[in-house]
Amino acid sequence: MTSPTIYDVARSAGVATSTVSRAFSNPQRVSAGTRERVLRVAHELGYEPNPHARALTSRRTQTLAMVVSDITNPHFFEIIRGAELRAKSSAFTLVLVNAEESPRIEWEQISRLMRSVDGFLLAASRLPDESLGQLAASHSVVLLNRQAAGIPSVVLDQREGCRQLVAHLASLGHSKLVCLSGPRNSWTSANRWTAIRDAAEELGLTVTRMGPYTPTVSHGGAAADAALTTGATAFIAHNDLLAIGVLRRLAARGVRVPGDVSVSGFDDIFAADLCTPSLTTLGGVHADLGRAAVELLLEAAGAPNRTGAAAQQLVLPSRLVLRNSTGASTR
Amino acid sequence: MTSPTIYDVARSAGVATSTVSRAFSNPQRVSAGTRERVLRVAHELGYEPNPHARALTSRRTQTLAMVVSDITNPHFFEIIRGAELRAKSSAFTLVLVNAEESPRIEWEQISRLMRSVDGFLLAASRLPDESLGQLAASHSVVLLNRQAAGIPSVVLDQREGCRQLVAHLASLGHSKLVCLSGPRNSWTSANRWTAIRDAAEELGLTVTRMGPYTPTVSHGGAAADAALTTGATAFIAHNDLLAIGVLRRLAARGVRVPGDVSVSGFDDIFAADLCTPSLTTLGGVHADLGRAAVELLLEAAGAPNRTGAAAQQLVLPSRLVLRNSTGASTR
DNA sequence: ATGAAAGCGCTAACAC
DNA sequence: GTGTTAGCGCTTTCAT
Repeated sequence: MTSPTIYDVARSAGVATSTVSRAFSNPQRVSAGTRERVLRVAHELGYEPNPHARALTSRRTQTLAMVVSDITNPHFFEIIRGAELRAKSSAFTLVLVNAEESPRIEWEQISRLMRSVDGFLLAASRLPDESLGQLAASHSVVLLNRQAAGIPSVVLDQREGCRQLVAHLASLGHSKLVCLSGPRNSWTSANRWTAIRDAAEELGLTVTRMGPYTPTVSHGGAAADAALTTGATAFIAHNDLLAIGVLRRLAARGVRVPGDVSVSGFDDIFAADLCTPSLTTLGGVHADLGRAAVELLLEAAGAPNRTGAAAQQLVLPSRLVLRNSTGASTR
Repeated sequence: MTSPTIYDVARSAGVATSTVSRAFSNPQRVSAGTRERVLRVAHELGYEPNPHARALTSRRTQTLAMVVSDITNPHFFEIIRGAELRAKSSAFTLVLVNAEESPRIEWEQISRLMRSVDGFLLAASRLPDESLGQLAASHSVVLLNRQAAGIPSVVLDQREGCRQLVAHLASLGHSKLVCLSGPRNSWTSANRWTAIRDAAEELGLTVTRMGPYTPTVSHGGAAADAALTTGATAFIAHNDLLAIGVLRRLAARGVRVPGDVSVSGFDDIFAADLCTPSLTTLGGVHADLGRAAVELLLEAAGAPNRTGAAAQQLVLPSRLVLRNSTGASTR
């Protein structure tokens, strides 16, 4: 009841095992006739190559690992979907692991998988640059929504997107903004902050930064309370989840949105369109992010020792989605 | 630059390779002293076991595959999260694959992974019972939100949940219901329908079934239109996504919810609490579903030839969440 | 173009 | 408790 091996196929087809092997992994090195016969026999016998035996010698596993900072965040699901689809279309399997917002767990997960995958897709990694560099030195790595020198990456443009967002708020008459930041070691959070600060400066607005806040709905309450003390009229939350939490607290406290204050988020998750008021947010096509990242990773994994080629740093366009949580300033 | 193997460790520690192997995979069969020394040396050398070599001989991969019918559906997020967490806590890796609502793709994905995983978690499988039986005959399988004879499964209780839902609607004065069903080969959909029909009969209500509908927001429009033609005052949608689509169409057509008709969904996804009106829905603790399923799978994978033991069919409690989309009937 | 044979790194009898 | 050894199923030189 054990499954057939190349030996069985080789015997039945009257060829050597190496020929069977070639027929599967290097078809062009086998004459059309034998190849066809081998494949036919293999099919009849129900032969399927054993991926582990294959990996053991070839050191290629046809598997990619995707590490996400927090699997609970709906924003990742589109990315995961895009990545999974792209991986599948190249007959690659995607392993999904959760870092639970902890750099330690992230590193453990990575270590555990080092030998079993052809490359890593690190989404919103919380690892320090040095760790990333270290990993990238020995493995194929692509960063997602994070950049680091010498490592290929795909990010959604924040600079221009944040500029548009701030300009939007400015045009509504807001002159005092507050930025409710995300996790301390989030590259995206830092990146957004500098983009917002620069844009505000350029447009002559003031903006203060508060946080870090864990970007979940439940932490929005504290963020809202803190933001209210600043006297700002526009709150820029680190992401939609936090923004929705802010919205809730404001509603509970009788602060009207966008009557009294405006609120915006990032990511454009599904729920942003459903909450009340619906949320103005800076999003993008996340499935494309996942797809592009896998594409880069496949490239990198294909030519492991590309010491020369500069690491590609892809920047995909973001998209400002205006909804009902932002409006004219009343002050 | 090639990584160290048990041979290197064995040589450095002055023991046989088998001792090193045991120290890692069967610690209690090695004396405390040697074990400690071996592990220390291994650590110094930076040795990490090669999972493929391990899998090749032991036939165990420490990997589980989770196949979801549609990765886009937010309802799976929590399940995936629970499953991933539980798998990790037993040092198992979770491979996530998407069946894209297609039985053919589902089977392809499964076939591709047969050799590389210790078991399958099939979430809302669209495969016919025979295929499931065939797979279960040779591999460890646990079904999630689906039942089939002889295969362990975890489902959210629908029978009692649907009864409560229908009773809720009856108590609001609704006597004519319509059920907007999900995909044709969805076990859950069929199961809900019989539960709803039986409950309606028991309570003296009439209920008609429409569909199948693809359970996404965008298909809610057609479902709403069809439901309106029936004259029913309460619409039971196959899931929250479809229900939200129904809500949108009704709002667009000026039908008031719950003033004119009541609407309910299933799953209690995050968005159900955010839409307007917020959605009455039958949910449950989905993370528990994922957790329990992995637990069952780990058990099954541990004792592969448990021909005797009856397949466990776990039924976890569902939870009726009353929100603002259901109200008194005006007819 | 095809075959023979030596591993890849580990586990699992089986000895001692 | 520990060592010896024969594979697991495949890829990959090296011959032919």
